[in-house]
Amino acid sequence: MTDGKSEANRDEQIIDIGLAAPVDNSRPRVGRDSEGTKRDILLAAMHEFSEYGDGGARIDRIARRANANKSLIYSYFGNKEELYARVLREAYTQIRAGERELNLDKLEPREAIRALMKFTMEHYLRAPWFLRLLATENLRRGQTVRQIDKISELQSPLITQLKQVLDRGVASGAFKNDMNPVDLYILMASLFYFPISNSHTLPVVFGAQVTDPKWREHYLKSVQDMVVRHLENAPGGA
Amino acid sequence: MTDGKSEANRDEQIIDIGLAAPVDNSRPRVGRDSEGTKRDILLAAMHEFSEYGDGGARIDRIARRANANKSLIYSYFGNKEELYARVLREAYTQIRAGERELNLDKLEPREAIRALMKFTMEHYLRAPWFLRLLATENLRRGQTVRQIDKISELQSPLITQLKQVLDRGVASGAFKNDMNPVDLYILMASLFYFPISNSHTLPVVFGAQVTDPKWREHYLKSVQDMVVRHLENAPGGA
Amino acid sequence: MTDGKSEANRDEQIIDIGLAAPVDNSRPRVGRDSEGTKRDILLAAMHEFSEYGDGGARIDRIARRANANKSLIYSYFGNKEELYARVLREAYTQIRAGERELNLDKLEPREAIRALMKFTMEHYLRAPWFLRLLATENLRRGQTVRQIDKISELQSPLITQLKQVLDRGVASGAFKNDMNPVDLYILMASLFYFPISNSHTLPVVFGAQVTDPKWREHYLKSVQDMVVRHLENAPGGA
Amino acid sequence: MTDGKSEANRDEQIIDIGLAAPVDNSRPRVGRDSEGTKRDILLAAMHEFSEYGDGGARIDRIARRANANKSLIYSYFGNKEELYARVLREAYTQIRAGERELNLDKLEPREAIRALMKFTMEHYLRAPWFLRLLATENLRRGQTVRQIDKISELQSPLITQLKQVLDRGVASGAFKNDMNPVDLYILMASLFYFPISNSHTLPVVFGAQVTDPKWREHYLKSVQDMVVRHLENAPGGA
DNA sequence: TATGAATGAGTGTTCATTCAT
DNA sequence: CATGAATGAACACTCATTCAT
Repeated sequence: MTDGKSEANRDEQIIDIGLAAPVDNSRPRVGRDSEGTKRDILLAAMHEFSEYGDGGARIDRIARRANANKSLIYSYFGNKEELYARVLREAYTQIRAGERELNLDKLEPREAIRALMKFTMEHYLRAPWFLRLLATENLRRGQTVRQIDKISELQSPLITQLKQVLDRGVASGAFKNDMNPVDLYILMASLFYFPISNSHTLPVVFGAQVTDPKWREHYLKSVQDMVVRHLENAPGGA
Repeated sequence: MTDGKSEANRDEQIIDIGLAAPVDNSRPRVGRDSEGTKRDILLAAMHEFSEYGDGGARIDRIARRANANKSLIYSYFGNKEELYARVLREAYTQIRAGERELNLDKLEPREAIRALMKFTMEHYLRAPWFLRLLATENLRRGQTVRQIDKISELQSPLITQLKQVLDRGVASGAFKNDMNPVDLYILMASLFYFPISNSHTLPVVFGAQVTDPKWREHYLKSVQDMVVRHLENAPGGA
Repeated sequence: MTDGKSEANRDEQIIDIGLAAPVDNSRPRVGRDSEGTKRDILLAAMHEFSEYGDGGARIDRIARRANANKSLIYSYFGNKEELYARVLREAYTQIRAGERELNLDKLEPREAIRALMKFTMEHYLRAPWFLRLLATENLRRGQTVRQIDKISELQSPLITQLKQVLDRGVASGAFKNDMNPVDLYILMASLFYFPISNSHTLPVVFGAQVTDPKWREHYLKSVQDMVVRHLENAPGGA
Repeated sequence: MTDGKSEANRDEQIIDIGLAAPVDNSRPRVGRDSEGTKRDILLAAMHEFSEYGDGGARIDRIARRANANKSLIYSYFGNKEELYARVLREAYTQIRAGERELNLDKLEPREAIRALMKFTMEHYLRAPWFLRLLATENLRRGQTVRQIDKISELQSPLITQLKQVLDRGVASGAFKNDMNPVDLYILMASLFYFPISNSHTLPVVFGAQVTDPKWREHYLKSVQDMVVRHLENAPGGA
């Protein structure tokens, strides 16, 4: 449990962070490419912090994975804390960028909600590292996210789209429940965050099949129905 | 970000773990009371692991808080890893014990569901340390929970009660959705786990008011309605 | 000039710090003797800081010389800075203790002054490490000495004795110059501090024989005369 | 106490080293001016070594202050050690140059001595950086000064002038003490070196007012009298 | 001539763990 | 049963120095 020991032994499964140019250790970067090096370090750091949390992350490992010299990390990013902050900001930026590509304008409101939920679930499955980073930062009590400049400005595009969908739904009479989009976002996120981020304990403790694609499909359908119906009904409603 | 520094500076807010006999530092335990000492250490360890996660937890602090000698921890619990395992098992045990006290037999099924949901939310609010422990263990990829003996045997009493409620509901015709109780548990847990365990990032990133009691009350009511209605309707239903 | 390199190569000449129990590496301290270990560390640290100054001092070397584990230094003294502070305080304490043993009561004032000056010179020759520590602390701009608790309380006993001698001299009519004892102390210290603490540069730059005992004897006699005469004459005097 | 930290935080008070062409950071040197760059580096290095001593000096800071590239320092000066040697030689050169401007031929010997002493004190006050460099080099046990080529050739002009003054004094019968000029130089230097170079510890430890201009004036007068009288009297003399 | 990227050997410090009493 | 001393392997971070352009 000493950080350096047991944690170093964890099999370092490769997580595809899904960036354009993931670190490629096979052929070493051609020396003097400061931007490239910086990028590699950041990628490696995202990996490391996602894998091990803030306390467990090792600068050494980041350097090795980034194929860079440890000191370079310091000259580029200052220190571990600041590197972590960069990682966190980058994570939010990327996640939001992914959400931006949704095109829900053309869909009927009910269908749009269903699509959004599907997207959210798949999103979480594709980016477990983001969930891990979130968990880490909340264990840190939000110490860092609070200091990130203009973090709220990159507010989820999901929310913007959500608002449009809700507005259309209300206008068309499809939705009677005039939820605010942030609350709807929380609702949707909740439904997938728990089973996915607890996918290591739930099966053991409850025998829940949360990692089984079949279960997921069923679960998705079920909560889609639930949420859509929730929107169709007036709150507290008769 | 060195564990010892920044983490040591976190104000150590007192978390009432809600155990029978909290550590009493005022007068030092009188020598030979091995069971008492052991208990104190365990309590202190629950505190520590909840506060700082596995990597951030410090044996020194546990010893100090338990008013015990560091070496005792080793003679009683083996090493940090095993102590963490004991903490995790104890945490589950206690949480389940808490859930056992619910008495829903007399309530009408719909009301019972509402009560269960209220209980779940309050439970999480009362035991943030448990959520933190869960997050920690999932960051560890369930490494430890898997090794805990008979962990699934102390399955959530919530589930048992859930099953009874669901059965009664279906029998009475109130519920048409024949959900399995584990899935219902996951649904309910999900709805509260996310906003509570992310209560440090959500306000910063989305300006969400998840920590505001008013918001919580409103949120609870809303999702209670949603879930009850979900149970009243046949799945996929017309 | 990298601290660790060239400085490590300096021949580590043994400086007798003149304490009761100097570090004895020949037979290792018998384990569990915390006071002994602490003392050894302090001695080794005095050595190290005198030799290399604050920046050049190495905790590693201190540990090795003290026959102790590096971590112990931290558990006993906190950190390098605090260890340095302890060294500085200890140095002053010891120097003052040495000065306390002078017995000048019985000497005729003029003779007492001569004796004091001889003592001062020999003192500096015997404790070059103290001069080095002084130089170090002044290079640090007194950063640490200022923070040492009650440092001025262990004011030089020399000054007390100086005052008595001066008073007797004035009373007997031997001295007409009513100097204040601190100024006299500074005068005496000055006359020996410079040639001794610059004994490495003066010979090279001026060919001065400051390290030659003969020269010292001559110099001592000369400045003794000078100072005594200075005291015999009224200031600014005719 | 890590060099980089605490030492970096010292407020970097500007010391006027009194050179002809101080570093001008305002407009960057235009490329090809090797002599200018070299000079700037040397100046910055004098500054740095005086401020922080040999161990505390940082090549990075020197480069920044000189508005030069770090690698240039190496191509011009070899390494830190050699740069330090150049700094030391330069320091001696400049100090001696300063001393050369004294014109004492016209003064009566007694007055000349008084003037020399005043000059010496003021010299030290004006060039504390030189005292710091001296202290540094002596802490290094003269390692470097010994290797500087022809260092003794630029012997203090003070000594030359001292010799003339002494000769005139003896010739005129004003002085009976036939001191050799180096010893007299040491005597004079001593009287000011100690109170000035220990100006950070003396006030704290003895409450001495060595930094008070009033005290200095008084001290100067007192030791001027003392030294002049010393020269007027035959040594050991009756 | 000049630059900025890159390196590697330290250096202070922490912490889980074991030893001796 | 209990204690406090002692250990050693990391770890974050620094800095003189070299390399490639």
